[in-house]
Amino acid sequence: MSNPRRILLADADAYFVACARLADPTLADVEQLIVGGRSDRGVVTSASYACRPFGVRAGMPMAVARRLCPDATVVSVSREEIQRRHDMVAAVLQRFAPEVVAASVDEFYLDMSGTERLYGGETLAVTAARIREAVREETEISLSIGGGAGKTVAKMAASLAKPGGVHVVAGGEEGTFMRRFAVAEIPFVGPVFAESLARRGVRTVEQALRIDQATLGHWVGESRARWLYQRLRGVDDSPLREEAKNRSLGRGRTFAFDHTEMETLRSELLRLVTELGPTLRSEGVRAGTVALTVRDGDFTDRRAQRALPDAVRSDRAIYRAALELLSKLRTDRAAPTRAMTLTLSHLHPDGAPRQLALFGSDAAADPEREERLSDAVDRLRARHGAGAVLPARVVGARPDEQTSRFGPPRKG
DNA sequence: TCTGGGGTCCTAGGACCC
DNA sequence: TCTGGGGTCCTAGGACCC
Repeated sequence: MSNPRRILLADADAYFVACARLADPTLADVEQLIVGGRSDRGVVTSASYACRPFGVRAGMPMAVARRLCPDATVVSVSREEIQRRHDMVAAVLQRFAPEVVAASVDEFYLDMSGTERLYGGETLAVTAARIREAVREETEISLSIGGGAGKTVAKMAASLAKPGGVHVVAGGEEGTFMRRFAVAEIPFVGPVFAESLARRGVRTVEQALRIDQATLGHWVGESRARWLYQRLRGVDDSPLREEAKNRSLGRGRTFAFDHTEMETLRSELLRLVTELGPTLRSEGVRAGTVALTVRDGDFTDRRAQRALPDAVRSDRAIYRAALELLSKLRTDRAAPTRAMTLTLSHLHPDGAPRQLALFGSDAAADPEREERLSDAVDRLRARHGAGAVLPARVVGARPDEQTSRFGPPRKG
């Protein structure tokens, strides 16, 4: 048998709150700090530890958080700041581990297998503590680090280490370690899965260990049973880096009010296109499929998608396809719209040969000309700021934003 | 309490092909 | 005329993650 793997999960403590304080030093002494969206209809992205005794948690509706913790200061953080700090942390981690994989914006898996000699035989916990200290010194971000033979155990160990600690599960102890948890605490066991087990009286790992795999298979299906059976015993051979099969890019927005006017929805859709199109092009890909999801006022999510005969990359081509989807969704059900998300998938490298449609779906459209136009707009924005060029309909729909949109171009 | 925004993966039915 | 099984693609919906 080969040596067990040595996996660490480094998880940033209240990451968005930390970024908010670093971006705005006046927040450094504000103990009760909540990061969330600007909208009153948003949720908590991250809450400082001082807010947590009040019951404030990530994902909680902002209205509830304000009621629980009325003295808290609520701020938002730019995506750029979040990404910048993420890159800084990653750079430090890469000095310590041969393989570092970002699992999300505030979590990194490190494969420390085979580094025993490199670290002079010190324990994994000691190495983890040194990594924690180096990241704190160089980036001012506090990590909690969990360790073990697989990703699941490492992640659950990190939850015990929080905030700002290290917890490493010794090789061979994984099974014992798991026995202290509820099944719902295992990553990827969500509320629905947990409830289907709870209905059979199984809530804790201890209880689940008494169920044989065939019975679990009857309850939740064979593949999930096999998966759970292993996780319950601390067994997890999954590789650090899982190949994403169908990558996608999306942009969405929850509106301040539910919208019923098609004209308003069209201009909101155009806004999403003008945000998403540049991202698509900067990634150097085309999209083969366009999907639109609307959330109705009653919280019903409905989705329409279309595979395109030619993969697209211009704003106009994306907008044309998305508008058809919007019309379809509105025809199916004319309910007020609370939120809208535009998603592009089946992404191909831009250089890949395009399928040439024998019969163009729109005789008036000239794809190449439209792509050159989008490229030109991207260049203008890069030079003069994101607000420099906006479609007329978007500007017209938001008179309150016109002054800032049309302010003097930044020197650059 | 009243529910964000960014994603990935899975399932299931229907169309279509061999 | 009535019948098969497998494979792939598309679409829609949903679970789950941070």
